Amino acid sequence: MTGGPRRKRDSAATKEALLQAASALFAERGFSATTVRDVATRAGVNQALLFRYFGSKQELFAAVLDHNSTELIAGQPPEGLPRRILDGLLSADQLSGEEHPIAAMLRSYSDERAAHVLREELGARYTAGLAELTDAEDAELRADLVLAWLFGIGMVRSVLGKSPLAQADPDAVARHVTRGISVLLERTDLPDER
Amino acid sequence: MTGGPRRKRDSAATKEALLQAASALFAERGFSATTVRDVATRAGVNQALLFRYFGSKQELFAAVLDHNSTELIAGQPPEGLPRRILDGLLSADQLSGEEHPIAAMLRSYSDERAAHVLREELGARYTAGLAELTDAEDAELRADLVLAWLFGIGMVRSVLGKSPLAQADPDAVARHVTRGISVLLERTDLPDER
DNA sequence: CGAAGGTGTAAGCACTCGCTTACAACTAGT
DNA sequence: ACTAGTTGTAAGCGAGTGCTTACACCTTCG
Repeated sequence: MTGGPRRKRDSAATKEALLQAASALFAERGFSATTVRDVATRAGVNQALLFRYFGSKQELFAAVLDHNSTELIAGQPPEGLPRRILDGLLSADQLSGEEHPIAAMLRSYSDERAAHVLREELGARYTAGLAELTDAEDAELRADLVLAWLFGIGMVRSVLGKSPLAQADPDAVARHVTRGISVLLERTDLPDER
Repeated sequence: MTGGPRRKRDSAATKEALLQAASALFAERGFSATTVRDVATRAGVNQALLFRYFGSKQELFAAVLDHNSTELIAGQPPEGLPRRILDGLLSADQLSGEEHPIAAMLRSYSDERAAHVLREELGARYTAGLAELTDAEDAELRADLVLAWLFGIGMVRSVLGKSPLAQADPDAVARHVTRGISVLLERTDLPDER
């Protein structure tokens, strides 16, 4: 998996390898089921280095979330955000290997240390992005409800693997969800104004 | 907390005490963060008895889910099910103590042993109940999407505790969700039939 | 009564966890 | 070449995990 013969005395590369390994493992198993020994082994690195560079397992998790959500959100138009999350969630599961970055959140939120990191990350990035999609007064609440739905779908489909949702055609799911979201984001707080 | 002076040699009462303690702790902390020692201590019982009566931690979890979902679903009309779940989720959090039975699922699903128990329990009971609320062809898929939304809300609000959803007025949330659900359950697979 | 079996308890086994420590190996500056 | 500082490693600490075992207690029935 690693190209070179053996990495030697390159702190930047070591840090990056740890970050990559941690990202994959947190997405596959979640925060608490991932051990620092696993991460270090997957990165081909001694586990003591993990603590040298990241301080603790929790800080490593925060670094992974920050890295990944920057990739998914920053520099992309917010209109496509729900669809981008949904597509990732609907395609990444089932078949092997690659896990959506959001899977790391879905599998980790029930650990209090991970949840603390998540609250900040989600509020600052995802809710803020989704709230731009409506001009209703309670935009942020609606954004949270959208986020909750997407997360719930990821939870039931990708993590729990429950049928029929887990086996359903991605297009069919996307059609239902897109319709639901647009209804949810429609302005209703001013009942009749026209 | 326990009324009597000391329970003595009553296997049925011991089993019930373990079930109650486990139900509360699984809801508060989830499957993997709950230890068998905690359960036994809370029940006022030696932990070896837990294994005598339930065999393993996983079987204890299954027994708790079965016990609780019977209470929530059986003998109740399915029309009220989404609302009943939602109300529980929206009221139980925040203030102290009492946790919704569903919280045990929300906090446990990312553990593979718990997930296995959950898939069966959810499919057989919750999805089946919700699917009765629509006559669309893909009733069960829609039911799963409703379930996913309710679970997502519970996850973001009650477990994660993320604002603004966690602090939002229950009625406001219920209004949004009820509207979304009814749209989601409307028949759309036959585009124009009237 | 006295054996039998259900019920409760203390102790501990074998293992894993996050994290630390003591030390070796390498590189860079002078 | 010699020192100083950075990078890497092996070993292990202390705490906690699910689960088991050996044994004491109490009740019941022949």
